[in-house]
Amino acid sequence: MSKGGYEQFCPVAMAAEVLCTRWTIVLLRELMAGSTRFNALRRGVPRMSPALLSQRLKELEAAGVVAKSGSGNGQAGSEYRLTEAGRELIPLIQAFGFWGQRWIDAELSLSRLDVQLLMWDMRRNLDPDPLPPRRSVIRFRYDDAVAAQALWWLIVEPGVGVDLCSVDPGHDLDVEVRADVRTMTAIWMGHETVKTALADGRLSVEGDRDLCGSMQTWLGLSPFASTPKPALGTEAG
Amino acid sequence: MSKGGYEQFCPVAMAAEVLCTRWTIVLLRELMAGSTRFNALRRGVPRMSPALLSQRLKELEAAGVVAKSGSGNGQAGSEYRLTEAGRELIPLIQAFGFWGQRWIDAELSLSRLDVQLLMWDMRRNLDPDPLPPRRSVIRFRYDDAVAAQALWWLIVEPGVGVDLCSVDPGHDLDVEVRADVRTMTAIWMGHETVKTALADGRLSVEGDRDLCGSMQTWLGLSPFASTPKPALGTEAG
DNA sequence: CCGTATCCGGACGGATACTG
DNA sequence: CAGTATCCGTCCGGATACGG
Repeated sequence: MSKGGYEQFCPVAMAAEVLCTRWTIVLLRELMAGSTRFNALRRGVPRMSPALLSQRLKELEAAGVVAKSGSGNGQAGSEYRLTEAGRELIPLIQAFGFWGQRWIDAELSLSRLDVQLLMWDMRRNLDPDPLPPRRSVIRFRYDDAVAAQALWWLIVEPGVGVDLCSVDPGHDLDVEVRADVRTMTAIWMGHETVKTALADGRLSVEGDRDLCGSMQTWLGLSPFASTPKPALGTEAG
Repeated sequence: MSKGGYEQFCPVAMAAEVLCTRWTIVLLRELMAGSTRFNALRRGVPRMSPALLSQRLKELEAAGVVAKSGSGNGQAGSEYRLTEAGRELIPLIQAFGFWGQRWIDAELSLSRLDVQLLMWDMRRNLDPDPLPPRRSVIRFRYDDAVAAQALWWLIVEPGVGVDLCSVDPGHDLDVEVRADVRTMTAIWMGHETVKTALADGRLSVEGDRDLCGSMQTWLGLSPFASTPKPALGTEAG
């Protein structure tokens, strides 16, 4: 095949030519989640090499899915955003997520643990509404993570947003959450609940009474957490 | 990366790991279109090597998307069908098609001409209802195709189905359609109509008056032909 | 007819280091 | 911060040949 195409006029094949190259779908998910800068995208796709990221962004730009802004002469400050065509891919990416949540074995997902991605996602989806109308500081401690990734602070400033630090920001703590990475990821993905994890001691939450009690509420889950699982008794996998 | 995975627990990434390897989406489209045998699948994905097709089918089987039937000891007569999980991918594949039809430049699609795929698709989507309640034989002649792919017969037997031959089946003709591959593909994809192609002479239809007149009706178009194109004036691609 | 195995060359992708 | 350059391994495509 000359140059990676499928040589089929069928629109499915044409679209797959653009979208089904390595990392592209994951990169689009990251763009949809709101990252626009090169290094922000790298955080969301940490195992993708910068060379390939650069190449994919150019390809998506050429395909009309992404638009680059801000690079007059230098390239400082340039941002990548979805075009109209790119925004119309949102339901498609969501379809990947729903299908994956529904049909990929939870054990398989939980063999791909990554604290950094987890915390970044939690930052994005945390719901400040159940929190008190003042700054709240929540520390996560992962005893099974490497030292540099064991402690994380989520700082919620009402009306401002949510900040994530992996170094002590120096504020007083309202809550400390303690778990292993797997348990916290399982909760985040909706495979179990705060309650069940507390019950058998794999999770502990200490500090402000109200915040501890409402953790399942303010902890926003993955956008796919509520996807129904298939009924039992379907064909074997 | 060890072995092609993305190492992300995110269900989008997990699903992309299964679905976004080379040829996989196109193969799934073919399975959805109803092909079940190895060589039938090869016809629909002609540029995929048999080794890779075999490998992908095994991967999809392992992922629970496809089930193989009929291979007790030998492998003769085995068939591949979508499982429940596979059938739930149908909307996702359709989303690829709709997006491709809407956002991929028609000229780009029309640079991927393939008479064989075109005729096979036409066979699948032809609508016998507007045809008379007897056998109809329609011959397509493509003057710009290589000799072996210049002549095609569609034989419609009411109540039985539609047959496609590239050698003369020996029946009397009801209609002969004559065009270049590009024109016929453009019509099939909904980028132009029988009427416009007839008007400037790139298409000619001769034979039975009624059948000639109703060609746009009995010629079923691509499932994506009716997808609306984006309004003018959106961002550049 | 229905696949599987192998070999080879080329394109793609990963890791690392480096520059404006 | 925003990418490039380089090196090297792996995957893919094409051809061919072989077994059920």
